Amino acid sequence: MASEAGGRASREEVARAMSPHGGGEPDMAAEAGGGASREEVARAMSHGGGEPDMAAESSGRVDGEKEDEGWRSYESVFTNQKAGMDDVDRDWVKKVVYENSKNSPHFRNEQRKAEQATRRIQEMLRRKEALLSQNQLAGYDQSAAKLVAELEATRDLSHWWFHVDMDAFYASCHELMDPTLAGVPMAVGGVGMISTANYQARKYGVRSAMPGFIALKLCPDLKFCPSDFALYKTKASEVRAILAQYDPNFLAAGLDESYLDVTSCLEARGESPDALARCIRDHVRRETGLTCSIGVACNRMLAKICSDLNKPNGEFVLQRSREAVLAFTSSLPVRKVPGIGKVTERILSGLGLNLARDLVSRSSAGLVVALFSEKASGALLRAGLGLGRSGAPDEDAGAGRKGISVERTFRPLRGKGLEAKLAEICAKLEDAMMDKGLRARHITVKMKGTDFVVRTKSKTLPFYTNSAEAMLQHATKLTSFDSDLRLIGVRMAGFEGDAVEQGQATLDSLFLDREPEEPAVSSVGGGGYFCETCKKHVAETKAEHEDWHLARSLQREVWSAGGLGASRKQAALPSKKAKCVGGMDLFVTKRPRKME
DNA sequence: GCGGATCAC
DNA sequence: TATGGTGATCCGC
Ligand SMILES: Nc1ccn([C@H]2C[C@H](O)[C@@H](COP(=O)(O)OP(=O)(O)OP(=O)(O)O)O2)c(=O)n1
Ligand SMILES: [Mg+2]
Ligand SMILES: [Mg+2]
Repeated sequence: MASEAGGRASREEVARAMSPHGGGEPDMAAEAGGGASREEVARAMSHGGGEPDMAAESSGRVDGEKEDEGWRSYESVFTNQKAGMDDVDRDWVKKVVYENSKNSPHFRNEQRKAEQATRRIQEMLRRKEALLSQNQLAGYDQSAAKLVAELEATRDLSHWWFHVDMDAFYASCHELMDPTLAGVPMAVGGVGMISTANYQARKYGVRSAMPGFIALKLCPDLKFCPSDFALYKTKASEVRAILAQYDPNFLAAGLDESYLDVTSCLEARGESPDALARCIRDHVRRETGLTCSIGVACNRMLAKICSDLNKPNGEFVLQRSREAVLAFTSSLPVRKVPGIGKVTERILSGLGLNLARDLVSRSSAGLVVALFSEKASGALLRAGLGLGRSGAPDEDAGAGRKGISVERTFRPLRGKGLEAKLAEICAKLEDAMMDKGLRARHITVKMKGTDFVVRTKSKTLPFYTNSAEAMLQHATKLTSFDSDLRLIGVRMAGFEGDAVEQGQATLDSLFLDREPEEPAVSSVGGGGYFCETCKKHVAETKAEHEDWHLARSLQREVWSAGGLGASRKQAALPSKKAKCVGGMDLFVTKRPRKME
């Protein structure tokens, strides 16, 4: 996606049932031939030839021919629940995706990863059995009970949080520019990859991160819009300007979603959360022409889950009581919890934990604590209790970006051709880093082979840099040029002035090497000088060169004052302090923990 | 400090 | 024919 820095999110939805508030207007969804018919199945799946390839049901198989049932077990990311997918024939989608993927290197790599996850799950189950057979779970049950009690004591029901998430954001932006698009199934991206799709296209199973050529099999009439980030950024700031009126300290998490603490706003207006959510949605739609959905709850995690329940153009209010929250997690599939993805869902499922509330049940909380790392189990228990961040975002944490990277996919290359790609990438990275006034010393090269296997190679430099030359020199040493790659990328992290380095700053400055000086290239006359930001010798005079830096910055965005030399530039507050912090928690990675 | 894996948009 | 780009975190070693 775009520059906006970290944020979490996930869509997915819980049983749409319980919702007290439905989407507003009748809206889209109405006409536009819903879904695809059975007969289209064969067409979508037949490669080239005109074989009948009859639908699965047809029992009259010809002689020894065996039906390929592989699709049943192919759980691609495209078949899980997602806003706009209720009426989709999931088995049909699964089958079409499978049939159009199965012989590709990409597919084989997915299979490899899935098998790896399976091994991990089995290892976990093995450890569970070991614990059971040795009757060691009792101790964990006890410590889990204590942990749960401690967590429960932190429950904070005093805030009202809104999570505002734009509907089919990129696609809606294009529909705004060309209203004729609004009536037809449309996706943003191209035959290679789709960023998102409007809700008409979603009826066919078309969705984010799906290759366009597969989407075309699902929906032959699908129209594509090439992406236009400038457009999305413009619309995003329009939306944020509105949201800031309801909470000047709102948190932006990516271009299309924000968290608002409206506790005091509600107080001041003497309004109900329902009414305010409605008001904000109307306001956004009136001024931008875009629809959004809002989730309302006492903390950010729950609000985020709720914003998906009545998408598109809807809202969901989770009442602010312990009972309501626990009832909610009791029917909440773990997959809906932000941070629990495909793999973690499989792991939990293997343990018989399917609903969030299961994670804290008397019978399994101990298991969670026993099998997962301290961080992971803490996060899982919190999810089960419906606890999340509800206070002001940490001033300190997530204060800024921690890395910056550029990567590109291309027709498989090696040798000289690959060297050229690497050079291009380093040039782009230099651009981006100079724009932001960043220099860093951890360099990582990312390589993806034609088999889609990803490898990274990294090292720490003895100096900070953002010069394309320096980065290229070291990236080259980290890269394998002797086999075909389909992607290469470079990431820089460990920024000058970052926390890790704060206390050490003076010491570092004494011990860190200087980047090897440039051979003082001729340059014209006498005018050149050594620019600290570029970390290289430039031909212009100092004044000229600094002007150039200035112009360069202004061209792209407005920066706050004080940007002398290499100091880190600050975005000139879009609305207030829209810090793009990932408000969630530290979920992710739940690996087997060392016993004891 | 490094490399792999997972997750989110 | 054909499966993206950016950023973050966590864990084991
Ligand atoms: N794998 C992804 C997921 C999303 N996006 C982009 C396109 C989306 O428009 C935008 C916002 O992501 P959402 O998950 O909020 O999805 P949408 O806004 O498109 O749809 P929804 O109505 O489900 O929120 O981010 C992307 O480029 N790649
Ligand atoms: Mg959205
Ligand atoms: Mg979103």
